[in-house]
Amino acid sequence: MLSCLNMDRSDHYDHKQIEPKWQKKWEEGGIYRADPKSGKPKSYVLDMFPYPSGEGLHVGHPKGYIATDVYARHKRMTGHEVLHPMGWDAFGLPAENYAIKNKIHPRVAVERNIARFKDQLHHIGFDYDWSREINTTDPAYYKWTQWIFLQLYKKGLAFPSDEPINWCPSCKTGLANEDLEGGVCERCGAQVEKKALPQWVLRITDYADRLLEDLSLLPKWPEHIKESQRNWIGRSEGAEIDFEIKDQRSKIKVFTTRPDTLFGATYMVVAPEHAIIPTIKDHIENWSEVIQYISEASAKSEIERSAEGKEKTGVELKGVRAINPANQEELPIFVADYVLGSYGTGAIMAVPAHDERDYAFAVKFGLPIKQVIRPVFGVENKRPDAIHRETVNAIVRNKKGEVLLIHWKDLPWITGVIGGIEEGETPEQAAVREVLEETGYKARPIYTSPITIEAHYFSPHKNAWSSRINHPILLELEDETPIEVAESEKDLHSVVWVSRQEALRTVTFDNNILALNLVLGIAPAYATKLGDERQELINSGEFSGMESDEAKQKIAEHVGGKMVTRYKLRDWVFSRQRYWGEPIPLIHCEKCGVVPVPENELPVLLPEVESYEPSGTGESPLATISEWVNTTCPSCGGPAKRETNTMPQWAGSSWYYLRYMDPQNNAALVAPEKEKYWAPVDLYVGGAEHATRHLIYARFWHKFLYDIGVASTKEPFMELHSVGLILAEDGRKMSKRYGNVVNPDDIVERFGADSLRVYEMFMGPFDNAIAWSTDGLVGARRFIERVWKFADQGSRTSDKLETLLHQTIKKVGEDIENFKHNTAVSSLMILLNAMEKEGASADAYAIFLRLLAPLAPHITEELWSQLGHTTSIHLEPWPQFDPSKLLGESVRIAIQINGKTRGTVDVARDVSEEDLIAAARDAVADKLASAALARTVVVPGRLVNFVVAQ
RNA sequence: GCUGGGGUGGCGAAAUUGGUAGACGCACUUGCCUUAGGAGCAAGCGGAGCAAUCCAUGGAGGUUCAAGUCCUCUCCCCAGCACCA
Repeated sequence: MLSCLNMDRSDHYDHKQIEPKWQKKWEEGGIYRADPKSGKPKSYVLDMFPYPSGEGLHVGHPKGYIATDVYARHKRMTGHEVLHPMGWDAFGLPAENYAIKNKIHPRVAVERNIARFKDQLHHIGFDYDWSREINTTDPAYYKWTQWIFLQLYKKGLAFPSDEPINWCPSCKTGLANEDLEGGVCERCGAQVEKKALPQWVLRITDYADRLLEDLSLLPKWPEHIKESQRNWIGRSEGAEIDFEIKDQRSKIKVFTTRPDTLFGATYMVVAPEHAIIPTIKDHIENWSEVIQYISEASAKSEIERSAEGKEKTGVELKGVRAINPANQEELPIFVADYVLGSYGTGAIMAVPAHDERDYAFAVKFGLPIKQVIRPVFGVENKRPDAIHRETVNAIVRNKKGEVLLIHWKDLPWITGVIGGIEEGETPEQAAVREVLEETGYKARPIYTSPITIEAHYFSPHKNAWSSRINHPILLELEDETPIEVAESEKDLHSVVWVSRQEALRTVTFDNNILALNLVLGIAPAYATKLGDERQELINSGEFSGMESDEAKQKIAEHVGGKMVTRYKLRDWVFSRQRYWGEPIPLIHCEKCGVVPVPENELPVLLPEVESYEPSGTGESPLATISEWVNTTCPSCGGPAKRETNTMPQWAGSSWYYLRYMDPQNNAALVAPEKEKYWAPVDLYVGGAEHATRHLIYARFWHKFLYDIGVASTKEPFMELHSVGLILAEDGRKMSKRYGNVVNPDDIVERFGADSLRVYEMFMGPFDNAIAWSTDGLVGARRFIERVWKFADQGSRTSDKLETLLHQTIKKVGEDIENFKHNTAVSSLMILLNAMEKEGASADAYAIFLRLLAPLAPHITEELWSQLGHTTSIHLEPWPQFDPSKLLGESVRIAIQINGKTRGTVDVARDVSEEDLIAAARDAVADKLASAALARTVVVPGRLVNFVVAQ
């Protein structure tokens, strides 16, 4: 394979000899050591540190590392003191499961894996400051992880809980919400169960608002990551309102974002796990039915629930009734699993007229639907002299799903069939009659919207102001052929059948569009605002007539409710019943209760243990080591036991970026002056899968550390990029399972590190997922080879090349800053192509090498030394471009006729407009000859457009 | 369903933010050099056409001298969330 590339000939770039040589020299010279005392502006460039898994790296892993390496090298060349460290996130389930599977101690496995990873990284030529290497499993490191936990504990942010938590029966440990993916364990895919276990939980919800609001401090984060976090935090504002249970002292508290619809509540629902149910057991007449429903619901997995779609189920609690606090009406109470125990208060007031889910449930169980919000259109046209009428908006649908519309002859209106309801008529009867009269079609009513619409407008055909309450009704065509309609009706309008989409597009008035939506939409319940209509309360006692937004707080207050903010974010379940994690530094004393381990006794070392496999009983393997568990109470000196749970994987990674600033400090997590110099992380790069896990946890811990004065910035990571996957050549994910993994060691061996680096940066936009291509890699190797062979450096650099050179300096610098490495590489290729064609001066060549240096550090270092330099190219200043040389002497102008390019002309950049037009006209004279010139558009430096009459 | 991001050659993609669409690279074609070549060199390479020219940035309209870029509608793909009251 590529035998010629591997041949030991001096006219080829011999990466096997050159690359290790420089890697060694860089390390020996310590040229990438970060020095906070240099006096330079700092740049902290960080990669998400890896779990040193047993699989080793595949070519996808280094992509992000290469990008930060290029960025860091460029920063160094532009005069920054760069901190670019690397370390190991070595605690946690993946490392432990690997160790169990391969029957070796996790510590041994981790050490071995780290050595392997480090070796692999080393060969790619990264500029890490290895003197700052950290390892989360190092006692000197996890001492501080434990220290942070103690501070959280002391501030009341770590608390014990017995609440049922997510339990993975395969990993045999409790999990946080963030560790789930669609109801299954994110690690192993096993179905997660609920299990009541004593847990340590971190009060991350106390920080929910700040985590949400401070996203606005992060303009350089990708929008989708911020959006994921907003979704995850899931803030919603509403009211908590108590509903009394009739003839009993107990109450049900509900959470609602729509307290304005309280008068429309026609029943209540509690979640199957709601605590009220057992307490009112004696009053429930159908207890056996209820208990059966509850047990069925709890047996259902989340997946089963979602597989059932939105089909609502539930059982009424017969014999008990709630009182609507707004109007004292009695309401039935249901237990139904469409209400979640884990959100809000686990109970709702159901307002079927204005909530889709409640609507679906009410329809299924035949519960009343009561409108309390009415959309009012044309409020400004409300007049005392208006003719008030109740009307129908009849929407007729045929078998094809088309809708019958009316085109008015004397008015620019397109509407459904509209007409008044006569004395003694139901809306449905009126709809049938109006359809027949106006269109001759016979249709039967199939759906009447529970929502009526109010509209105020001037009717030109009646020359009067109208005020109408409109009932939207859907009818189904009974007979395809219409009967003859009266002449008077024919004069007024014509009818047409159109698709539903066409109807929504062409209907003239917003109130009619809303009517269409109400009867044809997937959501019959009226929920959202369509345009500028007023949402007005009706059927709501003294609040009737008030606008919805205003009524929210008023009604909540009126019934003694309070406005609250709720989050989807749950507190962080922090205990793991596994061996390979940081011991939680707490002691349980019978006399004193929970006592924190004194800070001067940290770290609490993870003991050696014979069996580190999980017990599965809900107890950590540490519980079996009595000599470790049994200790004395630091407070009273009496016998006590250590906490045996360990911390989750995310603990060590929630603050590691701070430790790199001061990795050996044994007296403090980080020395304040060092933290002040380096913080915050300027650039952070890693996988998008961490959007709602690591990146939320780390922001939470950071904010806490900010509050206790350890961190000086509100946010830890100022700029974030997520790296796109490299797929296998077959387009699938790289996986041992498919046997399609490409190992970077092989690539470095065969093609060299610089080829790998240039290729991965050139593949495409950084965050795109792109398939690996060995052909593409060969292309990068060809480029490196051409750099090696480029010889013609003695020539004079032409003006044209000089312009290109300065453009390239500008472009490459900007592209690296903006993480557009693909176009940086491409512009370097363009420059090399031009230099090969025209020859270049030694100065131009030296500039080219420096521009390429961050991307291809080895070959540029070698060529730099061959030019006679004795210092590293990576410590050279970045080339400066001369703005006056960015534009060439001559420019190519496009000549267009009616906007279509018909030719080009090269002219001096400072050519006068007349001369330019003249030159352009000459160039396309034949095509202009017969045409009448109407106008000439000149865009300086770009084009001349002759507009001709045709 | 909601939210966010996208649809440009055979492929990965560029496009100075409204101004020569497809830069750069891969693949492919032809020729040269070679015992050979996943090497090198030269040329070509969106589609149709001998050509002039016409058609092309998911689709349909619109604004403009000029639209991949702006507006309106619509279809499709990816990601996150998903009965969140």
